[in-house]
Amino acid sequence: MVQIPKQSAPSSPAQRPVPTSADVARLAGVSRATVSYVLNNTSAVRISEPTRRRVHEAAKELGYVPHAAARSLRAGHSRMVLMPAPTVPVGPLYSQFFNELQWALSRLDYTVVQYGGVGLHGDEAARAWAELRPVAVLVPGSGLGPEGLAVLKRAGARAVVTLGPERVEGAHALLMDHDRVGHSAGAHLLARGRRRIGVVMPGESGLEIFSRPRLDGVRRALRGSEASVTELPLAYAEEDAARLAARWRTLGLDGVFAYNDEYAMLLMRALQDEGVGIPDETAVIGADDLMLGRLLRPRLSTVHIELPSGRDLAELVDRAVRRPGAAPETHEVLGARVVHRDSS
Amino acid sequence: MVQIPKQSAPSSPAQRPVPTSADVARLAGVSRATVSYVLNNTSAVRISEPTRRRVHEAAKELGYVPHAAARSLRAGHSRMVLMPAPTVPVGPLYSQFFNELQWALSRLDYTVVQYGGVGLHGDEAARAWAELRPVAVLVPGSGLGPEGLAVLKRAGARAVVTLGPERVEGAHALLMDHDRVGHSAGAHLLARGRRRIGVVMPGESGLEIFSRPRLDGVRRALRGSEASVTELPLAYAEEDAARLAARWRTLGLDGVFAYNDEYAMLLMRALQDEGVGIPDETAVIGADDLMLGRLLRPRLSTVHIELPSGRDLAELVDRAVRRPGAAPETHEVLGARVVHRDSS
DNA sequence: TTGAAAGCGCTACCAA
DNA sequence: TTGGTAGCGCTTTCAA
Repeated sequence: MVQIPKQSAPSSPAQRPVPTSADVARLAGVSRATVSYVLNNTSAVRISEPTRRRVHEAAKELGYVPHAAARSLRAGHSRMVLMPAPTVPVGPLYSQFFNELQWALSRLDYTVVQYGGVGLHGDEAARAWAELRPVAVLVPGSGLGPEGLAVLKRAGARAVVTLGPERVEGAHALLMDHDRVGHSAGAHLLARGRRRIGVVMPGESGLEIFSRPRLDGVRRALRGSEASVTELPLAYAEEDAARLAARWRTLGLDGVFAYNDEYAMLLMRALQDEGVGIPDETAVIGADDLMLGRLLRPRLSTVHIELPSGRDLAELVDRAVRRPGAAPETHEVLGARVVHRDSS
Repeated sequence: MVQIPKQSAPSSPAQRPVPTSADVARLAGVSRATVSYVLNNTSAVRISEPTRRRVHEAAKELGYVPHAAARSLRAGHSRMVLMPAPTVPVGPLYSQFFNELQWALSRLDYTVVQYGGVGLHGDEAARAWAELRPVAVLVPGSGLGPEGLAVLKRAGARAVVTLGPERVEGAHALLMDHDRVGHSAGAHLLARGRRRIGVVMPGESGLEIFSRPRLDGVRRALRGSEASVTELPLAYAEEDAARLAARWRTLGLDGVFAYNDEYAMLLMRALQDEGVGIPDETAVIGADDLMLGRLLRPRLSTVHIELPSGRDLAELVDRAVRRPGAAPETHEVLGARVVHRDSS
């Protein structure tokens, strides 16, 4: 790591206090009320053009910026949509989804804020979020329990939406059941005539939320067939992959769902180094449909995942905020379809 | 995209108002002051144990959560550290850095918030941030100008830190000059005996902040030598890479710096499909030292990039907050070193 | 067309 | 040990 050395310096004179609307009023020679009317373009009241100009000029001269906290305190509500920041590196899929969401919510005049909550868990996290009195909270994963939801609602959140595997009673839910991903992969391998199927389980913590349901999905796809499932713990490291590959033939697997494309790449490389034929000896399929899969040889089969559109989620949020009493909506939003290439 | 259908439902009875400290006081049979003392563990004042218990019970019963905006309004300052959310998908390097930073700041009792600012630019963005009255603002990239800085300072931000290629007068700066990355790559290729060197310039917008300085770095490394530089515009798409590879031999390049490992993988694949020998005919080097580079054949040479530690940045922030008048610190924090593998 | 003033929820000073 | 209360910056009702 690059070091940032400690450094000291003489302190400069105390900074000027932050200008308030009262300062603007004083400078413009009007009342604070008038300032508010002018700066907010209040339509219920007519302010003369010269006065408007004076106010605007005063505001600009002072560099006045309204105080969001004071405003929302007075208003009794905010337009803040809060979302916990992801703590695991997130792929291009999610990035795009989030950007879209954020853009759409901005258009609806909401302010989107990601709350950095490393170290906060469960209800503790919900309390921290509630302190900010967001008008809506979007919770990915499965970190929200009934108690957390209650806290948020009591704190005035008019819309709480979970994005994850299960719904919470009373909250809106965008169900993203990764079971489907595993199911697609499993069904595909089965259809390709594979019967002894491995499923990679990432060793990295935080991924169980995805890997567990994906495994279940594979199991579900194979139910009623004579095919079997073998769990394959695998850390995202070359040596671990090599170790797994070394004992590959003893496992006797003819197909493997590698959790996602990145793990698939790791595993494929190790298998190829070991001389295991892909797809003849073992078929490999990943998930996420990343570019890298297309660049591998053999080209990697994968499960393409569709997230909901950010615009749709933004509209759901807006609807819920406007009709807070409405019954929670639940939507299955995770699409999964196999992209068959050469590795399976 | 998966559609979320519109949906309607009858609205339920109006929700109870959000409980305030006055409600807690009423229920506990004490004053609001006492509630505040108890819930904040104010050490300057002793509250009897029975009273404490009554207050805590009342708070729990009502599900009371303090109102952060009211608190910081009263206090005259917040503990919020604001950072614009990245709009481009961000790699594991940055994710780790951010997590570390966030964790370290939490330990120092700051609240870290990422502000979703798609669509906001320059001073407009600075104004939006200023409305939240953050105690510190961390700005990656080069989006902050002198005017934006002034706005933030006037709004009471006690620390403004830029993380990018250049400093802004009056703000702390963590200089991350990607020139160094290009310089390392260029020097390496030169040392390997390459003289006609290509530099991939990603077609994706938003990446110029990195690609331009990296290119300059290569140029700088080659200055004084007889080596030449050729810019290679390349979109992150197979076809575009194939197109580039098809005319590769007419370019007569014997070395290429591929911007980063992902573009390197894309280009290498296209070159190999075209029958171009790597590294004999053309040496390839990427950047970022991603896992995928180790999985390629030949293994990808790369420039390993070191970001500052999140802990150090957190300490810089804390220092600056505590001594707001101190002279801005500037640190060169981007480390770059070549990891030589088989592709160069 | 403009101003005076109340009050959002909270904390901290001063008094009891 | 506890309570009364002023006031943070803002909007909005009511009066002038």
